Amino acid sequence: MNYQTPRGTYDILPEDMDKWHDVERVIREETQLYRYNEIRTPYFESTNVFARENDSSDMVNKEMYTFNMGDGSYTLRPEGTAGVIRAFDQHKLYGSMEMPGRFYYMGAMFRHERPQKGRQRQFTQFGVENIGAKSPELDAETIALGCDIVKKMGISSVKVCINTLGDDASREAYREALKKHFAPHLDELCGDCHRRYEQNPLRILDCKVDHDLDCLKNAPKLSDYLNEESRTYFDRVLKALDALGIPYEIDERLVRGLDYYTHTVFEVVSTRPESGAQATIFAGGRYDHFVEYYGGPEMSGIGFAIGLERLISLAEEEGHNFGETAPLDAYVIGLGDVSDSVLQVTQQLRHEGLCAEGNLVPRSLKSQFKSADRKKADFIIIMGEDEVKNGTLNIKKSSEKEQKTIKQDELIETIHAWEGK
RNA sequence: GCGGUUGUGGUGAAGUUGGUUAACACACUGGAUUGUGGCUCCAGCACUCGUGGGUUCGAGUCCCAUCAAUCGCCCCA
Repeated sequence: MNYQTPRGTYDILPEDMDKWHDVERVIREETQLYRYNEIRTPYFESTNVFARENDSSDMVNKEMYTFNMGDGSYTLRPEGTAGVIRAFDQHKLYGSMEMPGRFYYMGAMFRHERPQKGRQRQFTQFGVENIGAKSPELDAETIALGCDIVKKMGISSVKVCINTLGDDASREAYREALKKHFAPHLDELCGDCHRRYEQNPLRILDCKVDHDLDCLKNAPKLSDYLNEESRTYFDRVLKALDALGIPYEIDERLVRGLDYYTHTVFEVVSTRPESGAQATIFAGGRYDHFVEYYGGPEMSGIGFAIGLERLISLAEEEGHNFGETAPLDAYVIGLGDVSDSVLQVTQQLRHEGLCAEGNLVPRSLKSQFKSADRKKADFIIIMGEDEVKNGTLNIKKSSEKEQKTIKQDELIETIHAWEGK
């Protein structure tokens, strides 16, 4: 019999926990600076929260963990935005808080994909949503937050790619132009693109299969179909990024995988070759109709999500120094039948705010010293049956040879005096 | 969903055209030193080679299946 984690899932073992605590710390600090509020939504929702009509994305159509429990169909969340907007509408937060509502979330997401580097079936995302305000400067600020977090993790080899999808009128005009353009070339396109042609012709543009086709190269450009309002909006986003000193690249083919985006879309990618096929660090965009979709008022929002596994792995590649668990202040060695006294002394240290561990099982002196070394204990305290009888103990600093025999109640002051020396 | 590569102890790994007792190193445990660590020396540590079948007198080595990891495609964070 063989037990193991399901495919695409993994255990985060204690030895890797410093990295997670570090990235979580950075995220909480940064979101505090920007004054975002954490929101926690369920790990599963009614399937219809995610399975939106007319959505062409693979994530929604073939990668969801969906199950039936008699009273309905439920789905493990594949992304964070839908749940946040659903909660925003369900609790009518638009009526009780100042707009934009600024939310962040952090937790597991689930997608049934073939795992590879930077892609698991259960993975962790941090994301933010600004709901109920439409401002190009807010778009820029949102991107800036993501960039700040990436930078704080010591990741510098990044590129901000940005594009606009325009408003409904612009996109509709472009959509028609694209359909007209591709109609005579349909038989040159792949099967997926035939589906895209019907559901979301914009996505034909970032199809990787047919990238050499002439009909793709000379396809009409969205930028030619933007109306005045959409163009002005995008220009202001770019101007705000310039003002913040955030370099970017306009990528006209960037259309994003979720169908709900309007206006600004962006993707921040790693430029390191080792990051492989999963180079996207964070990505997101503006959505004009999501809030009303779930029953709320007409409100626009913008957000992004970061894959934390990718963030950590890139931080490692760039040599980021993750904080480490502090070494032990003291290790208490016991010889003979003195475990109760060892425990008492260890507790005494802890209650004084010192990080301490004591040996509570019968082991040789040598192995106990080895434990103290391994745990990088600053002080080593040795007590045997004689010391317990006399109310004394032996203490030495790991780095020094000198050992002192002191009264048990002098322990704390001895340590402080020795450290101050 | 498709294609490539890989799978030997706690870890890194040797393992010749299939041939008897699965190298070596690190780590770990014990001892030399029965109450003083970091060095050294000695000893111990894989009834078995991801799992299940098959071929063979004989399989870690060959074949099939399966699981997993990894890389690429698709997709995405």
